Amino acid sequence: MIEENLRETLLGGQSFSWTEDEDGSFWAVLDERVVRIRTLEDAASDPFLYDYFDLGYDYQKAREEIAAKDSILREAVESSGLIRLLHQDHFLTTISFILSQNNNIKRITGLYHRLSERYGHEVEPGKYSFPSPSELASADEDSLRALGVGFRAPFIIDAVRKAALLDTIDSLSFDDAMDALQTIKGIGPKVASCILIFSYQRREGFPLDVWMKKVMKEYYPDKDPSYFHPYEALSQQYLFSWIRQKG
DNA sequence: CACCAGGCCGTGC
DNA sequence: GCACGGCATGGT
Repeated sequence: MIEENLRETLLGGQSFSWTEDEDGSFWAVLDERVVRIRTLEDAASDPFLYDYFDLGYDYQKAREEIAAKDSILREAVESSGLIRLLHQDHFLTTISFILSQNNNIKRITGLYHRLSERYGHEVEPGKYSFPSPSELASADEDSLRALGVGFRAPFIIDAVRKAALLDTIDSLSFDDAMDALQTIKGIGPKVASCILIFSYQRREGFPLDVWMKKVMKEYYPDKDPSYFHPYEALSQQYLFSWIRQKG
């Protein structure tokens, strides 16, 4: 059994909800409460967290099959512990990845928390939920820009306006879901695939950001995402983690 | 001062 | 269909 890499799962770019404390534990405001996690044993008996951490999926087996595919994937997999794909809230994930375009993980996390403090509500002293669509509907473009979201302000407003669309995605095929998400301004193929993986458990997504484009050009020049089937999303996450730590 | 960050939009061809 | 410049902000 490979050890869980909770830090990579929670802080490695698929969620911006989590903060690591000095003692190595993690906290986030999810499901109208402050969730504190040290190991996944803390999550197994909680129905919301069982689903959030996708505990019903065999990540050990998936990891072994990914590693067996080729030497690059083996190196990527072995450079990290076990990585999971989270099952996050649709709206929160959509706004998070709209924030992510042409941005870096540290600043995305800061914007996420500023949106929570400004438009969410306090669930414990000093701990704020991410705003619901109706809460964020009170934001206008100028106040969003004042928070620091920059040119993404009108994209956030469009996503709030079309938030009901997010409840229809589960019934669509992958390609139709990609198209539907891209009717929201500021969502292109990369952001759409991140939303489908990290909020809708669509494991065939393969986001190509600047890091993954480098991986594909350098190590898989004649391949496309279907090469990684049926582990496109998880393979991508291991390769993303690997190339970033390699620098 | 540059250049970059989990990209996308609008325009032009 | 593809190429290109512009875009807010903060870090290196």
